Amino acid sequence: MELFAEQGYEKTSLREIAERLDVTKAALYYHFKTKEDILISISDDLIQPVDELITWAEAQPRTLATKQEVVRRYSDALWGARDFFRFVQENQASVRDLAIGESFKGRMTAVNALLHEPGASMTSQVRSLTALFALHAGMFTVRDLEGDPEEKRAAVLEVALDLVTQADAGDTADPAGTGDVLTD
Amino acid sequence: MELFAEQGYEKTSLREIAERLDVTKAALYYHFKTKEDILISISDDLIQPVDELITWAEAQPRTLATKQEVVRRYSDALWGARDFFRFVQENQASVRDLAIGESFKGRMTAVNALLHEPGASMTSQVRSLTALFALHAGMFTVRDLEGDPEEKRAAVLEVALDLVTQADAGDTADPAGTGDVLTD
Amino acid sequence: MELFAEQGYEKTSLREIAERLDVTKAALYYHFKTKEDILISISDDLIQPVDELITWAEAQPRTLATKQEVVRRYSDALWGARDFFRFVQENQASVRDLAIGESFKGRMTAVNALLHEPGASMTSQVRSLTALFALHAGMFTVRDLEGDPEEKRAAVLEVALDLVTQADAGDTADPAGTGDVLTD
Amino acid sequence: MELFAEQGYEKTSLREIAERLDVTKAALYYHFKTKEDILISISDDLIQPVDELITWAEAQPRTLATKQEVVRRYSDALWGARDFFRFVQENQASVRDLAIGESFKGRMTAVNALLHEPGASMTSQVRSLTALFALHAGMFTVRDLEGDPEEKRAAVLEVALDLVTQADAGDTADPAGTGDVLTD
DNA sequence: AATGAATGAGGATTCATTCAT
DNA sequence: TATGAATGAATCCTCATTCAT
Repeated sequence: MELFAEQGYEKTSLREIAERLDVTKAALYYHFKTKEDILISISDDLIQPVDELITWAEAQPRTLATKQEVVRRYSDALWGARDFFRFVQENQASVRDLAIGESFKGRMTAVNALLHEPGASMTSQVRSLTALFALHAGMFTVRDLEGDPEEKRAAVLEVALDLVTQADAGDTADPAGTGDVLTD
Repeated sequence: MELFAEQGYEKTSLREIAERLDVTKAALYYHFKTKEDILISISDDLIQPVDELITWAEAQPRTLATKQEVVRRYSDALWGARDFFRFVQENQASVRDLAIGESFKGRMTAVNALLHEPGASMTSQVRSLTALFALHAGMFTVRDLEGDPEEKRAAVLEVALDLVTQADAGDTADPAGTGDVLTD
Repeated sequence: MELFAEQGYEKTSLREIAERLDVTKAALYYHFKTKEDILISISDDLIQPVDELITWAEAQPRTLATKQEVVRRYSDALWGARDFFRFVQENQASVRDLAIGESFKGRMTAVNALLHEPGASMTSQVRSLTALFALHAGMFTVRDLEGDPEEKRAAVLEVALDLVTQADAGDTADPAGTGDVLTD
Repeated sequence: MELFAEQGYEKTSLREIAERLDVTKAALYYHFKTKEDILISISDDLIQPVDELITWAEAQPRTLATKQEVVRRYSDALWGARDFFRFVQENQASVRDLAIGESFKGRMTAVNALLHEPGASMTSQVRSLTALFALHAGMFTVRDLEGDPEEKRAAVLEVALDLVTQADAGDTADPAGTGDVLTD
């Protein structure tokens, strides 16, 4: 996963992976059927915390507090598997034709569904989706901002929490969807 | 650019490009020094509206109204060169080692700088950066949401505008940066 | 074709072909799309005499003399493209999944059709088919028999001619098909 | 043998064999020294009827009736080990470098020797050899002819019997070998 | 008797790039 | 301005075989 995250999927060859693990290419092929299979095998492990989060959240009442906790836990899950999520974000073009593409998109959709009511306004939906993107992008791109990493993580989390809070306010106060929560 | 956007940089070969343009590979090499050079040449054209936006904005007073207009114009610029920006977003791993990587990051930084004061709080910086990401991601990933495309674009724009508005409020009202604009 | 005939299709690698022709593997791939394509390209040339034979024969009256002439000419065609026909005979398992498999079978069927009437008895059909096999097998397997090559070729041709003659006698004299021409 | 016959020797891998037998590759290597050894082991069993036929025939008087019986029994032996003989016929190129190549050719030569006198004319030799080829080829290629399988087998056998009968007539009546038995 | 793990050698194929014409 | 031909280097992947356990 380090290699995939550093170099991208296409630019990481089985030769490199084998060398890094100090095994032969053929040994890799004994354990994994294809290059893609290596990726699948890694991501199955790494994506598990997200699955657990989804399972947990579905058993909770769909309150604002729950939504905020989902965001916090998602942030932790992302951080715990940084390399993997960075890889997916930076290799969307490759991932699109890979099995993990679908599986990943499915999780994103599921988590997003946890953050707003089914009939929420378009604006609310976009807001909660943006909260997720903020976490994703924040995790990697914020590197380019100056400042203490921990402080940056905290700021990203805060912005994401604001977004779901506003989405929730929009859902409950204004289901029709003009969505202007700020003027409330 | 269509091919690069559809298939990704690595997976698009010069053979394919040549076939699509109905010229020979060697003819491509008469006009462009390398594969990367083809991409540079295309992106030089497509990124120009963003440069014009930056030039324009730097001559404006740095007011909230200006920031909001920057967001609106950036949204238009993105939409006008959809394929290109989608390409950059989905091929970050490849783009990172390419010349356009730096040039693109530079523009992002410049546009982001237009959206908040130099000494803004970390939260404000993240908020305006998130506004930009919302526009980027919104452009492509929102495809998976149900609903009318125009309505979706409008919602994305609204969320982005909210974010810069909140960032601006944070900058001016609370330069120290607890950043909690909602409770104000 | 020499390599394919000597070693078989699977056991002949593109490396070997390239070395024999003193070009690089990549140069081969400039001229031929796949390994199979190399074979197709060769066989297209070599099978032509058989096509000409079929065209010629279809314009002739379907007499015994014509059939005998078909056998003679087919023998010549086989001899002229020895390597190719030997290759097909000795690599049936490989050729079966290749494009030339079908094309070859088609020619065999067409030539066989020239040697007996449409409604001929099963025995007559088998006899003319055996004439063809005699020519094929005779060409290569008879190598193991002692004796002068020219004399062997002549003997094979004689046996093949006998077989079509008998098949013809069976067709005309005994269409019902007990087929015992010898006791007539 | 099913796999070898269906796919050819080169295209059948030990992995496939192991999977078909539901054992591991390593287990195969416990019982057989090499891939070729697997084939040898199978063919040793399957070729035995031919050896018995040869043994039997060598104890018989070398009459026409014996020769005809050899053909009949050979036809049965072929039919009983269809897969094997089809394999050998369709994989001559591979079999040539394998131990069974020589062993198989030896049997063919031996059976052929049973069908004509040592000093027979070239034409007679070719005729009896063709009888054998007719049986071989007939067994598989005749599939492409329309008609009842049993009827086809009978027709092939009839043609083969004719050929040895004619060969025998040539041997005894015309040892010098102009070979034109039909005009007799 | 059996196997999980491993490997060296080699397979076909694709690629970005070059260059003489 | 253009191209046909070529190439070195690399790709993913498969194979028959080995061996410690």
